[in-house]
Amino acid sequence: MGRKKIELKKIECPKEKSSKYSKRKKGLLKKAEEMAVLCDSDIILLVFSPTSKPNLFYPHSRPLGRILERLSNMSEYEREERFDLSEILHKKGLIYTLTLMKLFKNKNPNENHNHSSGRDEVQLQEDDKVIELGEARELLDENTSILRNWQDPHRVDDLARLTIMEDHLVSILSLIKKVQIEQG
Amino acid sequence: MGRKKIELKKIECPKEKSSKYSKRKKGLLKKAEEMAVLCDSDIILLVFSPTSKPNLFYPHSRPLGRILERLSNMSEYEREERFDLSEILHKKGLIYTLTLMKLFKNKNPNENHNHSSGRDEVQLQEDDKVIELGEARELLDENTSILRNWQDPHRVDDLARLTIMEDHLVSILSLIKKVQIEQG
DNA sequence: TTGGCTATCTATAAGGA
DNA sequence: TTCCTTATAGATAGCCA
Repeated sequence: MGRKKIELKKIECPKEKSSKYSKRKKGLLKKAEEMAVLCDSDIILLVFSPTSKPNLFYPHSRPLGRILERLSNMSEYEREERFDLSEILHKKGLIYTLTLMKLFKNKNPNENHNHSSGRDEVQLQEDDKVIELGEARELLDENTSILRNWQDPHRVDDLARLTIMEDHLVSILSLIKKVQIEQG
Repeated sequence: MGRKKIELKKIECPKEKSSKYSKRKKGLLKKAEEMAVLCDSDIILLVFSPTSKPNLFYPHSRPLGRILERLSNMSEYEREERFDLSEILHKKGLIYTLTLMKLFKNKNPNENHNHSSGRDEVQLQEDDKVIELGEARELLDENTSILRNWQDPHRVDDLARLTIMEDHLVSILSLIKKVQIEQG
């Protein structure tokens, strides 16, 4: 695909590398867009380079809420909830959190939704594994704060905005860290 | 790039569509891999199709923890925390949460880390905006649960695993929903 | 970092297994 | 869904701006 075939290994010359990065990033995005349109496929593409700004693309600009709807075969109850959430996503714009995991055991998202005396739980436990309410609120305040300011992010390509992404992650991780992982 | 030029619009014939999806997905991943290697670039690619299994790729297999390290120019304090977190990521495997946002106002992740009387805060407020502790714990329990079971997700390509991704998101969103967004 | 400009390499459309 | 083949459209290497 060029005057010469090139070897598949890291380009050391910085000038050359950033030039190729620029071109290939463009090409990759184009491919992703084509595929999204042709195959009616949802694609999320996140590209970082050591030297340039990070790029995030949602080629087909399908609302991410709809992506969620496709993700699993779900019960009627869940489906209703999903649509409800989609509505909210659509109306208010939203924070989109992609959580990826490899193993998952015995998890049922609808099981623990009944709790009226959460405060007692915390006051009863005093070891490191108990979340302090302040920490919990901090996380949730952050989520809601983001939620309020989020609007249909079709394309984000400046560092400042992606920094937030990290901040949020770090915040959650800090929280988790404090909660202490049992298998430590 | 074929015997004939094709029009850029959704392919209606399902058979043809899935065939092209398969080919293009492969091609897109190859491109991403090449770029990751050549340009020393970090890439995250998430592809869904209506008819086939969703795919997640980390072409260059660079630990996502390192991606985070690159994401922003950060203070010394933050940098220390980051490395600390990276260590954890590396040691325990981890949940990776990408939170993407467009607008962000007056947020400083280090500002609200001091709180010793969070419980009071909650007990003082009784309106819809107050998070119930049970809900907060539910979210965090989930996070830690995922955390425990997560191991170096180089490639995830089956639906079951990605379903969790959705579950987690839905769980967070449910929580947020209950918290009530001020601009409702 | 992006945008030409070719020559050349590569992905892929079509069609069938 | 993936794999094969061949002809062709499309991406990009190298070089210059």
